[in-house]
Amino acid sequence: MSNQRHKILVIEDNRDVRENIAEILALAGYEVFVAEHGKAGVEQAILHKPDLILCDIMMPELDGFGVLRILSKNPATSGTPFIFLTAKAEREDFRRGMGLGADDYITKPFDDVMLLDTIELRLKRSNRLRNSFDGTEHGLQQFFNEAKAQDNLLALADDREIRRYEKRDVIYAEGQIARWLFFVVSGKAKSYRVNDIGKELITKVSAPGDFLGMIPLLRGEKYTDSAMALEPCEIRLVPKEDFLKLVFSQKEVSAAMIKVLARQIEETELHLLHLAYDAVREKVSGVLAILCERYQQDGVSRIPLLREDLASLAGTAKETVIRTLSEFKEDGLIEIDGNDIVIRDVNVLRRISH
Amino acid sequence: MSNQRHKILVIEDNRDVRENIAEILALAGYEVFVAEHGKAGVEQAILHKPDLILCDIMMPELDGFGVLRILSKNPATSGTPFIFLTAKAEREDFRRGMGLGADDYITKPFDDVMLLDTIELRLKRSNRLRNSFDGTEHGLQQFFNEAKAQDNLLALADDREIRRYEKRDVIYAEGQIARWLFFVVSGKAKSYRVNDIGKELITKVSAPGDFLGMIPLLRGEKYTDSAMALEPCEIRLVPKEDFLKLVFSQKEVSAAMIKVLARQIEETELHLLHLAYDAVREKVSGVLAILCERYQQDGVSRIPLLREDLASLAGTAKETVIRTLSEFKEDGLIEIDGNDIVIRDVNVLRRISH
DNA sequence: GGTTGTGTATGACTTTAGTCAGCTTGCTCT
DNA sequence: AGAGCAAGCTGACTAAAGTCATACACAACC
Repeated sequence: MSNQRHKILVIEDNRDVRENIAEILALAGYEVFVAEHGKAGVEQAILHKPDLILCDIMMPELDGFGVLRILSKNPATSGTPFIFLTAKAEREDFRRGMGLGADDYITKPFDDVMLLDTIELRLKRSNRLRNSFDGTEHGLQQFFNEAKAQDNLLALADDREIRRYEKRDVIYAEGQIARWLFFVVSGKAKSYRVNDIGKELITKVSAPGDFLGMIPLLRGEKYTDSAMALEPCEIRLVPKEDFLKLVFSQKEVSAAMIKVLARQIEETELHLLHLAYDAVREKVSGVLAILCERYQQDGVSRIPLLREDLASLAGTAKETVIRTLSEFKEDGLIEIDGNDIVIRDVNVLRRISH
Repeated sequence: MSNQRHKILVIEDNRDVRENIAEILALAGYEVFVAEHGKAGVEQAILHKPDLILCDIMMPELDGFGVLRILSKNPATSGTPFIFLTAKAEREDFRRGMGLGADDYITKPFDDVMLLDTIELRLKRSNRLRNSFDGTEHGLQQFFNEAKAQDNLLALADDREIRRYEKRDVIYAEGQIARWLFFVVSGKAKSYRVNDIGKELITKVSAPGDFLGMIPLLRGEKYTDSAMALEPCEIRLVPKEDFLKLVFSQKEVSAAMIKVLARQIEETELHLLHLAYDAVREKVSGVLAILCERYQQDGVSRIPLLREDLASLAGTAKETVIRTLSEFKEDGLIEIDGNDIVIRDVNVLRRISH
């Protein structure tokens, strides 16, 4: 029985908090390891291969983010559920600013029940995950054509944990290590890159049904771009391992993925051409034409994006976008209702941008 | 024996020429079909599924390029060797302007021996091709890791027909149907896209060891970009079918391909960011830094590109590039020898472009 | 009901890079 | 040798878009 007990590692610099947690967990039947700072935590994690890690964010020497990053890189520990401990005041900041690199977070002070519930939930999820493979792998064998492969990819997102993001919440950020594939259930999100002087270029606006953060998973590296919710979003998290296993072990899925990527390369190159030589009028109309489809509803498109975001999409200054929009309004191409842009006829815009 | 005879279709509007060819081929033991214009040619090709097609370029109604395009789209005829008949005067133009969509071309007037030699060569090649799979497919089974998959991809180019291109020759052009994968043996080539007002953006400079024209093959469509030799090039032609079969039938190769594509997407997106917000100075230095690697030799890089091409790489006007180069020269970052740009220290350039 | 904050709009000015035209250099071809 | 041509370079001018400052609209909040 004793070797079936779950092992939990607690990394926390405050002695009282650390011992308190350790005590609770021990009473609840877990095997507990403790570390009083990040470095020790990493060592312990590698040594004991715990089933779950609780980790404070604010610590001297190596903070929680650093620990997560190091452990994510190590194949032996990258799949371990990771829960952040955060002071109440930090929480808001942390959610907004960093995206959730971890599986969950617990706000200090916490009560015992909440702590145990959260841990149990994560352990259960992680278990289900590990088992899900042996089950599905057989099921996959039946798919032999491409259409099915696509379905397969979509089915990957079924029945996963849903996480909710508020407007402007970070979904993932440049530099973080990729641990999940994100599937947009509702709402819209932007993927963007930031250059040295802080200017932002949006490379994609994702709508329900789209996947986010695929490339870094395929490359097995850190994110080189970031993603943020443009409006309240529901997003399913597919663990990296599930995605990779599906993509690389199934011939048909690999083939489908190759086509998806090839298509994306082509689109991105076309984007390059437009960014390089189009005048602002063309860039802005091109952006509107693309957004038009994504925001279509009952034959009318109502685009509620900030001018700032439009500018990042077009690769121009905010004021320039605003001026161009004013022109379009005067020409009767668009209407502006409140701050939203309303498009009645896309084709004229398409003609401008070619 | 009679059903082993090779079937050849001759499409040629000039009656004398047509009958002359038909006679020669019949004497040589081929089964000959004729068509007096493009449309009839397409019908005959679909009807008789010839082993090889000879086709005039200049014809009323549907010209040779049109016939090739239509037949390339049809899976039943897309693999058929296709030889153009061209008048002597046309030849130069044709090579330079169109790239070689066809397998070969014969210049009129031609002598019988040359005609028969060319046909035999093509039939032999096409045969070898069709057989090569059953042979290699077994051989492929032994490869089970990624490194080998990469080798596998490279091995694909071994022992293929080499075609030589002169400086500024078109390798493939936008709108043509993809029939080959190109592998650069020696020399350098550019891939580029042209916008509506004729401005050119170079997306890649390929050096020996690189493949060209992968994406349209994977997508199974027409080229959406073009490729041109920057200097005399030797390029191996890998038939589409061989490439696709390797990529899609071998799990390990698919996996390698996915990684290659994912990497390319990332690079292209980074390119986007630079094109969007960098000042010319940064763009030009970035371009030089990249070219520097490609043109390295004995620790010194000597870039013999036209200013026009540099401009297309950076996405700016030619004069602007020239001015920026003059600045760099004054600052001692580069030297200009003849028309070539000589780079001693790349790092300074890298620092400018970040 | 005023204060604060966020986002949009517009005006005045500056910077940047594109355009056009002309000049120079070196090479090829007769 | 000199005509013709392609490619590089330079100067003057122009157009385009970015920057900065400010005003305005509207919602949230005490």
